[in-house]
Amino acid sequence: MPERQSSRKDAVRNREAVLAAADALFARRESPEDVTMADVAAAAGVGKGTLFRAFGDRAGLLRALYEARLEPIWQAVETGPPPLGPAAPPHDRVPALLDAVLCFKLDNRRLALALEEGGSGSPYRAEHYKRWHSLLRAVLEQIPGLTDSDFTAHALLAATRADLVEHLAGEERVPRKRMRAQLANFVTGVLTSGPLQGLTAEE
Amino acid sequence: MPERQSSRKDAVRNREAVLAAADALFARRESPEDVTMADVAAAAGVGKGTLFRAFGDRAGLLRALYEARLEPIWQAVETGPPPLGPAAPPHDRVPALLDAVLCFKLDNRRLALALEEGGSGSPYRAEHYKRWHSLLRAVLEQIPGLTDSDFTAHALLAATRADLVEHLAGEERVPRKRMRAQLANFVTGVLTSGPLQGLTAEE
DNA sequence: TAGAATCCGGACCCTGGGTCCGATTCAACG
DNA sequence: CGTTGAATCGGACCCAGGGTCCGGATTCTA
Repeated sequence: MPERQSSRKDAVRNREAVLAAADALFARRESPEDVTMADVAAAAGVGKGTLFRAFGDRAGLLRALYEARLEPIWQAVETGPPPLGPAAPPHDRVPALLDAVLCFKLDNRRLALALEEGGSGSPYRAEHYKRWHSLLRAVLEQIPGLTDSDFTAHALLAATRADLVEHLAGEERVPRKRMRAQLANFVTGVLTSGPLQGLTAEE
Repeated sequence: MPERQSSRKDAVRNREAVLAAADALFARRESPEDVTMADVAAAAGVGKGTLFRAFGDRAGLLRALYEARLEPIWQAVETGPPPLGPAAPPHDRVPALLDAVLCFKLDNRRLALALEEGGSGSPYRAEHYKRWHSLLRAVLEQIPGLTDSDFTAHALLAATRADLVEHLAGEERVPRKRMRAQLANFVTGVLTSGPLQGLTAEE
């Protein structure tokens, strides 16, 4: 309910200011949980009341940031060219989708982390997760010989969880390239499993 | 550092009382985050000071509970009979290990949830995670034709994350049996992927 | 049983998300 | 422009909950 656009220009100006400030803070600070709402408000030159009226709560702010960043990727996925776009054959599109998710999380580590683990309930209730999941599920369903596409979609997405990505990139210093390769390898492994692929590959 | 055993009997009695009370509370309450430390202390008939001295902090308490529950499973894994024990061939052991993890999380949903998502840092720094991961990694390494066993171990374990399990079991009402089957299917899929399996299966 | 070491427990502190309401700014209208 | 009512601002305030402190009770040792 606090998602309404306001007609007043100070309101929209402040909204932008908050978004920008939060963005900067999450980029700068080490851990997402030591970016407090008070920090954001102060950095934006705005009172806490304004902040909370504009975004409802912390999760709302995170969501707004996240979705703004995600927007271009959704464009590419829904109306873009292959391999991300809908015209791509499932075998190519699934790895492309997961690679996109991975890259997104690599580019927005702190933010994704804050949104996925911040106490605001399980990430599986989030709208954007459902979106990815149902898309992935639908694409998987078009691959013959694959069962349980619902679970498979969950399991594949789980391999790109923000805290795992953060751990690999931050703690274990796995370079971006290698990580993408590993994920791609894993994904194609899942897609080309079972007796069907074995047979078709042989003939 | 507050993990030392005490020689005084009131200390150990209280420690047990706290453990039992916490166990009961986590089993009863809906969500793990509305079991507060004060609740636990009260339920155990103990002051908060006692509670914190015995376990250091909330994460310490969770860890103690978790590891107590995990103990028998580790027994089975390290010295038990196949398919969980070390004598099992890798192809059987990997699914068995993941199935054990899944069942454990199904049986201890609230607790696992509290430990994995509770703000106490990423779950990937936890000792028990490293233990599972390095074991799984080692077993995967014995499977010919599989590369990136480090990442693969992470990815497979990610499919058993507590909040995913909770979501599937709680929200989507997936029955235990079905979930185990889906995971098993997914795991064997990962194991039997690639050209090698196709070839050996054909000959 | 005295003395010291340890432990108990609940009052207390502090951080951080979220609310409230008087003051202020805005947009529409005369 | 000046007025006016409504929407917004912003920082003081509230509250929950994790974590600390220390006077007093309990337990071990000699």
